[in-house]
Amino acid sequence: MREKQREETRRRLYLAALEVFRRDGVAACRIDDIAQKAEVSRAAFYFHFPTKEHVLVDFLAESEAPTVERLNALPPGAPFEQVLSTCAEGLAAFWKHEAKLLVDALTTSLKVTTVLEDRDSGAVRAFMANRFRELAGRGELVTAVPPEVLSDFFISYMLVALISWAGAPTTSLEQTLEASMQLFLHGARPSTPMAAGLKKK
Amino acid sequence: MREKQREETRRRLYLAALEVFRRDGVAACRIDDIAQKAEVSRAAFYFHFPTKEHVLVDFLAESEAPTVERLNALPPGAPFEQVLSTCAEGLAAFWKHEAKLLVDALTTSLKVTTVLEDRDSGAVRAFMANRFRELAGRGELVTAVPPEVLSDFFISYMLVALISWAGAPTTSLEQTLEASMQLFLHGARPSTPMAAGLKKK
DNA sequence: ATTATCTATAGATCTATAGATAATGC
DNA sequence: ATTATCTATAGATCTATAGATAATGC
Repeated sequence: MREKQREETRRRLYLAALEVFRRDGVAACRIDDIAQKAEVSRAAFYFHFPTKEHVLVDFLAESEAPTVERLNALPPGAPFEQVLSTCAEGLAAFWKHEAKLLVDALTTSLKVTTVLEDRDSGAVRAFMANRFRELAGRGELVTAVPPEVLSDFFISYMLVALISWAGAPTTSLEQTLEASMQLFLHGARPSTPMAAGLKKK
Repeated sequence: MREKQREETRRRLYLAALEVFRRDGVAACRIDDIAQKAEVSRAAFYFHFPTKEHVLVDFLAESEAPTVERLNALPPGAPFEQVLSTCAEGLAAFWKHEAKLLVDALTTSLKVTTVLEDRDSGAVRAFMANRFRELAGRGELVTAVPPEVLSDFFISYMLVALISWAGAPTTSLEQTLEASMQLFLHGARPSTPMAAGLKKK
C-alpha cells in the first residue's frame, strides 16, 4: 500500500528532524543531515514538509496530546481551578522533557496562529477558549477582556513560566505553574485592605 | 572620519532592512534586496549584521525609547499602577505603527533573551524588574513567583495583548492594554464573595 | 494509462573568506 | 605600515522542477 509507505517515510523524517533539532538547534541544522538520518534524499524532506518549521507544527500538535487527554478525563462539572491546573499539568508533563525545543516550538506556534491565520488551530486552545466562554457567560470571569483573549493570556502565562523555568529552574516545574495559575486567577496584588488603601492616585 | 562613514552605512542598511521586512516579511525577504536598497554589496550587510535577526535586535532596542522616556519622566514616588500604565502606553505608542513587525520582533526577542543568554538586555525589562523588586520588598506583591518573573509576566501580558489586538482590533489599543493591566493586577476572577464561595473544591 | 512518491539536479540564495581601498597611526 | 571598511567571489545550502519508479485504477 502506497499511503502506508508514505506515512512511514514522513514519520521517519519527522523523528530524524527532531533528533537533529535537539542536537544542532532548529536554525543551525542542515536539512541534508535530517534526510541522511531518515535514509532518503533531501528532496524527499521537501516533499513532506515545506520548511523545517512545518515539522514543529506537527510537533506542536503532538505536544497537546497529554494535555487533551487529561482535560477530556475531567468530570463534566469540574471547577474552573481544576481545569486550569489540569491544563498546566498536561503542558508540564510534555515540555519538561523537551525544554530545548520549547522556544523554537513556541515562536513557530506564534507565527502559525498569527501570520498563517490558522487561528482556530490547537486543540488545547480551543478547549480552553470554550471553557472560558462558558464561565464568562455565567459571569464568573472579568469582562474587560474577551474570554478568548483571556484564555490566550492564561496559556501565555503557562508558556512564559515554562520558558522562565527552563532558563533557571529554582523550584519544580509543577510548583512554578501552580503559582502562575494562582497569579492568573487572583492577580499580582495581594488582596489585603492595605493594598486597597494605596490606590488613591 | 572612518567611524562616521561606518555608522552611516550601518544605518542605511538598518533602515533598508526594515523597509524590506515590512514589504516582504522577515523570513521571505532577500538580503540582496536590502543591500541594493542601501547601495552597498551584499557582503557589506554581513559585515554589519551577522544575520537578518540581528537587525531586529537593534530594532527592539529602538522600540524601547518611547517607553523608557515615559518611565524616566515619572515622579519618583509614582504609584505602581501608574508605572504599569506608563509602560503600557509607551509600548502602545511604538507598536501601534509597527504591527507588521511585532511577531517577528517578539520571537527574535524571545530567542535573544533565552538562547543567547543576554538575559539582562532590555532597558524596559530592567527598569520594570527593579520596580517589581522594590515593591516585593515592601510586601505589596504576591510572593509565589519571584519579582523578576512577575515583571516578565507583566510584559508578556502587554505583548500578548498587542498581538491579539493586531490580529483583531475590536477596541482601541490603549483600552486593550489598560484592561490587560487591570487583569494582571487583580486576576481573572472578579473579587465577589460569590466567587470566593465557589472555591470549596 | 495514470498518478503518487521519491530522486537527481539546476538555479537561487546564503555564508565565509581572500583581497582592494582608503583612512589612521607612527 | 597598519588597520577598518567594504567588494568580489568561491563554496555551502536551500528551493524548485524535470524525470524515474512503482503502485493504483480502468
